[in-house]
Amino acid sequence: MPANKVPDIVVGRLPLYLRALSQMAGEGKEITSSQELGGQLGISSAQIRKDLSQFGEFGKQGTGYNINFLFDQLKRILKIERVWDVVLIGAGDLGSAVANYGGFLDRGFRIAAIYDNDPEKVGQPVGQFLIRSTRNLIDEIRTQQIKIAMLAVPASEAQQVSEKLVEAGIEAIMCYAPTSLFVPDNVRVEYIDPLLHLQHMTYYLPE
Amino acid sequence: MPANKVPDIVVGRLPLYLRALSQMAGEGKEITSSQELGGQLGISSAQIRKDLSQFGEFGKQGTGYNINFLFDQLKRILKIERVWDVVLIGAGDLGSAVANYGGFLDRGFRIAAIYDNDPEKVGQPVGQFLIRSTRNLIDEIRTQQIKIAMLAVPASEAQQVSEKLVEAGIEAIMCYAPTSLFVPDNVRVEYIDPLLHLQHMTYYLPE
DNA sequence: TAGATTGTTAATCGATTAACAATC
DNA sequence: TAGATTGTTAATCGATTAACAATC
Repeated sequence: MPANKVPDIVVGRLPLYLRALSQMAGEGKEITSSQELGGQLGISSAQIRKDLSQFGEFGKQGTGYNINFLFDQLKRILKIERVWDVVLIGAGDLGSAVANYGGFLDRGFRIAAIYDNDPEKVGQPVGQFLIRSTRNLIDEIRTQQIKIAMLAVPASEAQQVSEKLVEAGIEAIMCYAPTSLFVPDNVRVEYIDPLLHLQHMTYYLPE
Repeated sequence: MPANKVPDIVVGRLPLYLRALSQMAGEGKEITSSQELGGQLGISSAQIRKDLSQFGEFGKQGTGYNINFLFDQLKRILKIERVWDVVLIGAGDLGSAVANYGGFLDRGFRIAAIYDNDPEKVGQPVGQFLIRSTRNLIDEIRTQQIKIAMLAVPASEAQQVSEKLVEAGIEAIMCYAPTSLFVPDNVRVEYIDPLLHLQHMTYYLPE
């Protein structure tokens, strides 16, 4: 269905649409329009229609979009009708918070295991998990055919850990460490660094 | 110095440059080039030179950039030569992890207080803080003239809390809640939602 | 000096928006 | 039907890149 090659920036907006649709569905709404959806997200209605048109025709002229239908379609397009297993590397404060966060399953992801290289932590419980040693990480990930990892280790260790992950067959990495990773072309990395956002905003503050 | 109006997308890359420069400085390097910096970040050298040229001339032909000098200049441009006080709202798992994270001070931010509306939590310690009641939140923030807030409350409460923050004089909000906020034009919001990134990546995974 | 790299201009590329025929 | 909203095309806008004179 991806007509030819959909711009990455468009793909990146689909989860946002999904989130807004989910919120609307939760409020019991059944129909929405590109205008309403755009208003919700601060995006023009034209852009939403154009984005969606990359993947097919999901609306009805004069009416708009059926929320549940569009929701299901976007889930299919993003490949999250199914639930993906994810491994979490790093059981520090951040890793523990991530492990305890309950919101993943709802949105298509299940934490399958949490790893740490600190012998004192290995075997300890975090949320519903027991922290595993990184010793057998490669084998274990490969055996379970897990493709997604979340990296919550110090910046200084991130690169080396990412290389292990790639060796284990991981193809998508959510990197919480404030550093850039070098990985092969077939592996995608997304970064989360709140400091980057804070520093971006201070530019606009007075004084 | 911002010649006229610098594109927001350019401003957004400056913290990335800052981070890479900081890493280089940590390795004892003194000089870098747009090419090296770009290689580090996966950005073209032309773009880096163009971005920097929006703010002045920081390099030397034939030589490149003095790392410490450029670092200081970028901090000045982003207004983080000084340390900004930040309030943190929400003392759940995520809020606590944020409160315990030590990396803020290094990069220009100090958590001044942490708030929660749960009476059971108020008064309890988190990291080096005692959780404060949201009852006097508006007055306290206004008195201290704090301009930046991090929002780690459930999505369902985020909008209403953000309205209080705006009333308190907050002008920049880092929103961890998976929802869009409606705030006045003079208030900036940046969002962090790891699920959005995960859902973006699954699009590219096979199967 | 010769080699290297900046800052900047012009060209290219891509993304957003405006507008409207189609149609529910 | 009349009103509304889609899907899509063409126009606009903005961002990235290529190229090179200036110069350290």
